[in-house]
Amino acid sequence: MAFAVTVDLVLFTIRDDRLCALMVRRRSPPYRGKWALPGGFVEEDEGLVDAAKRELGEETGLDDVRVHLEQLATYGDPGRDPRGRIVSVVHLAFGPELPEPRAGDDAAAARWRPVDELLSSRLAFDHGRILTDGLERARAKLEYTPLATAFVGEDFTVAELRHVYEVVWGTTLDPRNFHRKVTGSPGMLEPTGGRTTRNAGRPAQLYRRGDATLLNPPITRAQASD
Amino acid sequence: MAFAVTVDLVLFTIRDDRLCALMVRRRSPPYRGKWALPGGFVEEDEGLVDAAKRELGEETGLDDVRVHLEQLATYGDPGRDPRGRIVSVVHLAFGPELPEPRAGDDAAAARWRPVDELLSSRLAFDHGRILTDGLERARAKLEYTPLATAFVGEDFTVAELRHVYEVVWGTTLDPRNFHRKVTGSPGMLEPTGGRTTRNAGRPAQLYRRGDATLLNPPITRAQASD
DNA sequence: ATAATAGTGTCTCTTAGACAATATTTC
DNA sequence: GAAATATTGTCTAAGAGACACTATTAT
Repeated sequence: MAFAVTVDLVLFTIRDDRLCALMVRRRSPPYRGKWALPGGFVEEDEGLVDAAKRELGEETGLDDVRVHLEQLATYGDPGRDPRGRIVSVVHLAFGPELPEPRAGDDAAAARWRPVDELLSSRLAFDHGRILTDGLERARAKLEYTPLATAFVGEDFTVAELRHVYEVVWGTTLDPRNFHRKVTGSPGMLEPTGGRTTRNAGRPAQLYRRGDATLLNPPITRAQASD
Repeated sequence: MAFAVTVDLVLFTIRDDRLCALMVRRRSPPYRGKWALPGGFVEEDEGLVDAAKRELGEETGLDDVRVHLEQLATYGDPGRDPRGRIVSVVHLAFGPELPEPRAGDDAAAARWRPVDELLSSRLAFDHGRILTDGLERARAKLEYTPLATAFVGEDFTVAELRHVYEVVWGTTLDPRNFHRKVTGSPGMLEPTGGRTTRNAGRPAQLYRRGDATLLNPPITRAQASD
């Protein structure tokens, strides 16, 4: 009745207009050569969230102020890892565009991989299922929380935020209706006063994340066209 | 790096117009005399869900066809149990009104306790926090899933279903608007054709749970008056 | 000027919530 | 009939989505 406990990480970011997850390539059996979620054993006297933060730091060099982190679920069926009984407390993390990770120390190459490609390939262990669960959680939370702000920089435009929704949901949103909804959702956005000219066209207002934790009214998903 | 893994249960039901949880009274230290969530160790070669079902059966004699069961979250900070490092995978369950449980074998008295009383008292371990998390999850899921049907019998009336919402949310709902919403939510209810006269007044139609897993449109919480 | 992007206004349709009215039972 | 509960209908206000229009920049 003694179990090994690990913390694995589903870490999402947006790169090149695609939703990507950080994955490591296994270089020893089982599942040698397959992609797996980053993770590791929880240490003695280490909390679960602390372990997740440590993993996050080891993989990306980022601390958790820039990255939203929450528990996803725990996977612990016997047989999910042929080496023994391993209970995995999986955490879900969202970050702005991050640099390509340095090749890991113990693990093999760590890389950002597009989620759609991952889901149509075979991953190590039960990580395909975990990734699916994480994706669904992310999609749902965009609707009723300001989670999308975790994918962009500290100061961002409404268009950048809309882009997050479009990429994660895989839909197209009307820029005008989206603008009205998102600026009308109290506590979601805080204008910084600044403007930007990152692209051509009229400069956009810059915003910061507001202090709301729940969106009311929500940004509904059915708005999709396409 | 070897951890003990338990499965604890937040089991909700409605008794006497109150939301109640099944609790056991500890009869040995630590937290002797305090109320705690029912639970136990996961066995070798036993899945997490299987362990939760086994616990449920041991405590209530019910199998899981009559009870909705889902994973809530995992609590595993060091120090949460003075006896050692214990990682607890907590499951959330909802059932119709159940008989008073037989006094447990190993544990002390098992009893249904009103949730509001529990939350204003000191529970064993971190179970107060866990109960709070479970309550919030239950309240949220009433909005967008047919979860309320798990609290009533197999055949039920709209009024019985409304009562579930009122008790769990602690609000009052307009019977007329509620009726329109719930019967208009596709896939939530299936008319059985039967009628009932459990109370005075005009007999009510009987329904069964439909096959929807997501409510669209949802039964919104802000409808509350009072 | 033209292209490009940002932001506002307007219209229609659906839904939420307040509340009136009707239906069907028990006592 | 009176009381109680079930069910339907009506009205108003708010939000969603379609889409025209104006604003401000680069080239």
